[in-house]
Amino acid sequence: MIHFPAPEHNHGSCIAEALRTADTLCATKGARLTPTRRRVLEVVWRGHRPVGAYEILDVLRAEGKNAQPPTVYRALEFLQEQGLIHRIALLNAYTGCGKPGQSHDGQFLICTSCRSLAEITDDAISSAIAHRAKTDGFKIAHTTVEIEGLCPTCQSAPRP
Amino acid sequence: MIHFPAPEHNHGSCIAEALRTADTLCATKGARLTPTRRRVLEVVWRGHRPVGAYEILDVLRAEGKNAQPPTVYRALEFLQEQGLIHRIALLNAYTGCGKPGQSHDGQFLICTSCRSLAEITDDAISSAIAHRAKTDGFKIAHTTVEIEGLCPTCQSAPRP
DNA sequence: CTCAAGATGTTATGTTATAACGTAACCGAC
DNA sequence: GTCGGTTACGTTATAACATAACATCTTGAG
Repeated sequence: MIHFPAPEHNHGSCIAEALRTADTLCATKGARLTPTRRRVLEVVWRGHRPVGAYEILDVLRAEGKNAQPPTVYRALEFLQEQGLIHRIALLNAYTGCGKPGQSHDGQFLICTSCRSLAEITDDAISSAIAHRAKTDGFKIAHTTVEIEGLCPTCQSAPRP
Repeated sequence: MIHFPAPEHNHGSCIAEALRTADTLCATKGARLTPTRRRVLEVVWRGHRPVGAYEILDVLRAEGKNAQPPTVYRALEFLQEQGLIHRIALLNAYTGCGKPGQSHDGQFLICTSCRSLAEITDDAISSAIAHRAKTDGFKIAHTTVEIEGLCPTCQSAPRP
């Protein structure tokens, strides 16, 4: 199973598909994917690496939007509520959700060398966490699993 | 196994023990647990809830130390290197390590109601993560597992 | 004692996120 | 169509978290 996409993959279609899915999903739920929100989602999907809020802000401003931080944070909040993006706590950054539609917590592999990121969905991890919480009488609302290290590519071609 | 300590437990002895352990550990390694570093560790251990860097700063200043942010962050960095504290990414806050000495990644249960925190060490979770990383050819450097929800106490006595 | 490494002081600034309040757009009820 | 509530957005300001850069002091090995 490939998690870290090849550098040369057709990313345009990734973005297009993500946006199409988002349109459908929001239409179904009656949520309003406004132009600003849609544009923010598009920027988040620009690459397979997390994007900071102020980076998004810069993009909007470069387009003459005169946006302020709350503009971006509100859009990000909406997109998270809709399950379209995830926040990466370790990086204070945001990334497109690979499996939107079903509300779920993300699990992430973060390469500290090339800064790329892969979302995984591992049932063994999830159920180990669920089991432990149950044992302790803890009622889970949300889980954060973020794994830092070296992706396969960076292990074989280490940086100088 | 009790993870969330009872409110009335003798916390003074928790702190005392943590400091004693830290003294021993640093002495063994030849690391210098200077007065500032030791004081910061003490403040981190004040309660079973994570403490923010600027909260620590306020405490130092209240003692007439005229400290600046770097003072605190340097101490926190040192304490993390020695495995005496953990950083909670979700909260941008710090907590005393329950099992100092052996370098390890923390796993945390965070109560969103009373803001208390419990460190756990669950081998099933760890090995599920290790297994998955191996499958994907990912070399782990560090893992973050932070579980938000309601602790047993807050489930039975919910806030108004 | 001296020097080099390590620790701390100090100033300034960078980065991430939210509070608070006003305005505009949307949309169903009438 | 227009009223009125809800939702989204604009705007200003500031809170909260973190580090860069350089000066000074402390400490301990030789």
